[in-house]
Amino acid sequence: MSELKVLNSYTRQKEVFTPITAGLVGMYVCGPTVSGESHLGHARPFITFDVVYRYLLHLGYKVRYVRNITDAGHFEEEGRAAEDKISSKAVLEKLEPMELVQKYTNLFHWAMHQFNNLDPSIEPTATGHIVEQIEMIKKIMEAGYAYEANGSVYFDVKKYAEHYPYGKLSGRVLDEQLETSRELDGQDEKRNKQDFALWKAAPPEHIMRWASPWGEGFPGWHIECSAMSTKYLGTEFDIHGGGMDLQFPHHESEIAQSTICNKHVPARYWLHNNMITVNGKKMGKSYNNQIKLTEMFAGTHPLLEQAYSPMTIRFFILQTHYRSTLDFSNEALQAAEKGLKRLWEAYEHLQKFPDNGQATASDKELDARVNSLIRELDEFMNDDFNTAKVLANMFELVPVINSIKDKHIPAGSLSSGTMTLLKKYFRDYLENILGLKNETLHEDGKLNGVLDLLIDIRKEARTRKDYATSDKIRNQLQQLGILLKDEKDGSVGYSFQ
RNA sequence: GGUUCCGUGGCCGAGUGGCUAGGCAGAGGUCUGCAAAACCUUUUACAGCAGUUCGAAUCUGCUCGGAACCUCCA
Repeated sequence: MSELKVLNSYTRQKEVFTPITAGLVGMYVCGPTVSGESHLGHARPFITFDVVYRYLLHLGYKVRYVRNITDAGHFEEEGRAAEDKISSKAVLEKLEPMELVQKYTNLFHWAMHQFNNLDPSIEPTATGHIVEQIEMIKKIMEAGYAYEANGSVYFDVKKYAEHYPYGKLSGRVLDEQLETSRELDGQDEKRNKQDFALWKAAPPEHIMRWASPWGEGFPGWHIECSAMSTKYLGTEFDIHGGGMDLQFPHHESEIAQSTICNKHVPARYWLHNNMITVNGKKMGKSYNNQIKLTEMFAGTHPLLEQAYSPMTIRFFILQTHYRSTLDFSNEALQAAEKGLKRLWEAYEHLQKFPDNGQATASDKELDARVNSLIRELDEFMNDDFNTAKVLANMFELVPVINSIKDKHIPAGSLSSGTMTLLKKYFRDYLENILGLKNETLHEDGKLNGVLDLLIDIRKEARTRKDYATSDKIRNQLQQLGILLKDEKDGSVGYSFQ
């Protein structure tokens, strides 16, 4: 089997993945800012890196997957008064930041579970690591790469760039052009425009604040990831993931901070997923085109023609390579929904096939083709997690599975060994690696009993050629979302829509 | 303006020098009491121009169009 190769944003090259410690992988992925509801665009990195996580586990690595919750910074909720000093109920009426953070954290977790994402090993919060962040800032100041101004602390990017390759990750150079373009409005505490905040002094009305050596304030955005990744994964770890839009300035700043504190670029492999777009434009606040996940699941957004289930969205995302942009459209989502259904039904049929007991395949050519399609799955995953190609191969196997099911080709066409391998790979890939699952509920024994009865009555009607009755049963069930399927062997199957 | 990336058939989307991607949709057929599903067959491609090469969607240059980042951003 080939080795896992990943496209490392830091070197812009596809590299063989070799963990720092054999058998162990440390992976840090930038998590959500829980000041609002997640939208479709947010789903992409968490599904992408869930598959990375699952694949590493599948390869036998012990993985520590750390994904933070950003719950510090500016927080406010629309439609809610910040503070009412007059009201006697002031304590209850006023915005309690942790309440807000809890609400959106819960909602985020709910969405992640809907997507069947595995929980990270550690999910640290920024507010739970203020001490670590302050310590790190102190170290950077001691090293002479940060300065204080009016209770805020800034990282000295210009000085850093003189000694280290600032901009390597994001591919930008801190040249004179930037220098000259800086505009110093009198208020600016920064020495240079490109300096970024490590600590911000809290204005009186700011509700989130912590004591620090520089006065009351709150941490800068970038320092939390550096502090938490260092604490849980060490000064140098294997994989750092996140959206491409975080490459600059967020990840570039993380590199600068960790380089000063820990003498290391924090991670060896930097993986970035691309954006989800709407009509070619990135889904995000600035374009006012974001569709919340709750709206996706419920179909309640003007852009949506229908609701899309979590698995449809997951499949939709996995049908393209994670480094390509993915354009949202109803047509594409509907295509994904149908495609997933077809693939999943074939998978369910496959798992029910009995062992055919054929030591050798009766159709050697087909047997060889099936084997080759199966073995390519590992090659594709090893090639920078090419889930699009994995799914394409699986779709090529669908007609083979369905033909065996419908007895268009004999079960013995494939050898027993190939059949076993096919079952194993479909289960491994669909459920364990791609993380798909059955969304329809048919666990209700009573309902199944009723359906069996209806199917029985319909069967009798059909024998009598009483098609009015048989069609009535089928049509009315269909209206309820239950689809009857007359199989070739005379049996009747059903599926829930 | 700077940096980087992209432009594939009706839609979505793989593919980076020669070999059918795949899904959805369309057409024809098989099966079926009819239907659905399934199976078989099948139409429409590589933004434009020039170059390199025996050969380019794939490499080079130019043109046109679009995007991301440079400010919070998944």
